[in-house]
Amino acid sequence: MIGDPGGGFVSPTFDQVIRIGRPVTPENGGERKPVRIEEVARIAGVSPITVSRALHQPGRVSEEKRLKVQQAVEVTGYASNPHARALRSGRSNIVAAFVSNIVSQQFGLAVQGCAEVLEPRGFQLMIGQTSYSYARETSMIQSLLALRPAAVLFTGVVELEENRSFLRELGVPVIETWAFPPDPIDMLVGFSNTDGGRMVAQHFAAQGYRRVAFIGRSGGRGLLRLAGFRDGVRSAGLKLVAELSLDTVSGLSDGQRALNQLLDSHEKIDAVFCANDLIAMGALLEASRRGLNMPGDIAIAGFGDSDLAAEIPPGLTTIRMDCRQIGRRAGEMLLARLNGETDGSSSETVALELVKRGST
Amino acid sequence: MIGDPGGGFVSPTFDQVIRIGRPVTPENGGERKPVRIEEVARIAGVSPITVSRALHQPGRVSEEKRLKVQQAVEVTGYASNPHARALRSGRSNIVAAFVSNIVSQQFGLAVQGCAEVLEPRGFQLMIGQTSYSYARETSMIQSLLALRPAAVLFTGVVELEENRSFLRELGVPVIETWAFPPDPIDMLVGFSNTDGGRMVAQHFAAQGYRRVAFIGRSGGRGLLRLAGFRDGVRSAGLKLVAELSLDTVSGLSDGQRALNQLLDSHEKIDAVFCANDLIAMGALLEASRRGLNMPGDIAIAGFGDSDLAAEIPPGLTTIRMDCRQIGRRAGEMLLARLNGETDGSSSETVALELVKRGST
DNA sequence: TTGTACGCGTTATCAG
DNA sequence: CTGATAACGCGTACAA
Repeated sequence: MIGDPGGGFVSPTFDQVIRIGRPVTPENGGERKPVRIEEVARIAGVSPITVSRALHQPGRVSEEKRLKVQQAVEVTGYASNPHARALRSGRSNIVAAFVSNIVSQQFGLAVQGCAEVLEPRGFQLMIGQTSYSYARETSMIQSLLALRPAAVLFTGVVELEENRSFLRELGVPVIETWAFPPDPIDMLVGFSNTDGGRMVAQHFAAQGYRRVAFIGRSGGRGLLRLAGFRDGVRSAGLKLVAELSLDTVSGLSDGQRALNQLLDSHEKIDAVFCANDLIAMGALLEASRRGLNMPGDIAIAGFGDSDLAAEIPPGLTTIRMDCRQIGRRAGEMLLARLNGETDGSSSETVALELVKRGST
Repeated sequence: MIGDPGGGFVSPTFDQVIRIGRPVTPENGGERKPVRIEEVARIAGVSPITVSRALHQPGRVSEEKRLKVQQAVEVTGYASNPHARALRSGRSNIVAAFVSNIVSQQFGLAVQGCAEVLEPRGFQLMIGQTSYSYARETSMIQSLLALRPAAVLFTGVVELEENRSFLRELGVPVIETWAFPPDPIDMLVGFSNTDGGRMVAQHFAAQGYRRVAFIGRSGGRGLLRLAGFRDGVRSAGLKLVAELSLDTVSGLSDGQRALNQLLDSHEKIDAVFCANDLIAMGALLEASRRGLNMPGDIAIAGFGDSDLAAEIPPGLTTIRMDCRQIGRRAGEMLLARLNGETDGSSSETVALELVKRGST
């Protein structure tokens, strides 16, 4: 931690109920004036600074005064003004979270997991949507960072080098997630797409399928998943009959078309690994339409465990990444750093899980 | 607007690039000290307060000084410290948004729409998840409100009377969405579930279906949709053959079971209105499984236009609520209020749209 | 362990 | 239209 020679960030911990101002009673005529530290101090019979310490550095205050302060806080419903704190200390209790798309279920879960960990410790997650746009990302970074966040979370990786170095110099804990960039800004929580592909191959082998195929996009994560799949196929001695590459995937129809193409041009395919669930569900629907039984005639596996993977008959076998867990771990790592328990950058992998359903 | 006799809230408008501190150059040795208003004032040859006014109340400053300030701002990359502003003015540029579940696509879209409108005007959306829990809602309200937000948005309606009156007395614009409570806290943007049901009935009539049925949950929004459906059925002279009520709806299987029950106990049903898309998709899958052609043998319509409604063959006819538009309108109404352009509470309805697909 | 003095960066107020 | 002054509420630094 920079700028804090005193031994790490003391996270705000409010055990009391946080309430702004006292309850409105007939006596104060509907006025809802925030309680200030001075009043708490008066009631507790101590100085304002002792109140501050009692709340944020309980160890530095005698038990006796600490209790008095606690009582006074409860009576008044005092909650410190976060802006005044941030102004004075140069750091707020806000954690800035950047997502490329708020509406994405996966990113949503990650944010949710992170909030679960951070909120009980008094931090507020401030979410900014970068909309898969460098310009937006840059501008969001600038305006959220004006709030002097205690830490910064990205669901994803910061791509623009300009932003990476800006964040590096900011002197605030930064955590990236999802992927594994060669040179992380600071901390990292991700999962291995390659591992996921490998797991599917192993599963196919364990189920006794021999002739397997792959359908996926021709770039990005899909390639990593394919790499792992190939590796697993080789180790298990399976036969990779075909690799079908799609330029874009925009709907179920892409998966449907791909499966048809695959089945029409290759004989006897036991199992197909689709690099994501959307493709897989399309393939699944098409297999049903062709009257194929799953997994008897053909087995299909996806990647991502999307919403409907469990719902769509006969249930799609898929790789689940625990997005909420990614968020939770990210939150925990940030907390550890903010409390000065860890130092330096660290990187972690969240395990994937193969969810077996009716399709294999 | 409370506490601002001077004529409404002046929204922060930063046309310049918001940058914190000047670029790091070898000369300043990696130090990234925030630029303060004083320095901008010195460079522009005016007083700090004039800089402040030039940025936030351009009308009150002479053109000449305004330009000088603008230049100085560009040179330094000045951006005001939001905490200092909030501390002094008692109001931040933060808009608190409460959602019951971040991961929900619909709420996500609403938040997205609202952010689209508010962010260009210099506001930051701070999202809090209430997790469908009163306790969480109360605690989130208290801690987000400590940030003295400029306004408050709810995707949904505040149910707890204690929180409603708290928000009412807060003196900050509040906007609720989605439903129409009898006694809104302040402003409101919603859509009419009843209208949606009516639209489906009219569509069924227009398509020539006569004998229709309803499947839905036995409470909440489902009932409103049923009410509208009944009304439309009556007006159009259709025959409502059956109303099937479900206690809970947790997966596609509920819809599948419901359709079976319906078809097994009633003869010749032309069309079924399912009160939400999950039920409808279950029914759709089951109809396919039974070998029924859609819409020839049976027509099915849903409500909500969820992700897969367009994808699932033959395409689900459904009622689309434009969630992003709800958010956008909410943002616009908040802005108008913050700028003092409107006064008093107002309430608005966002139109629904029937999306016709293969299932009808 | 406790308290005093001061400053964080900005804007409200009021006088010019 | 412009500027001087004070204050927003809290925490750091230092002294007791």
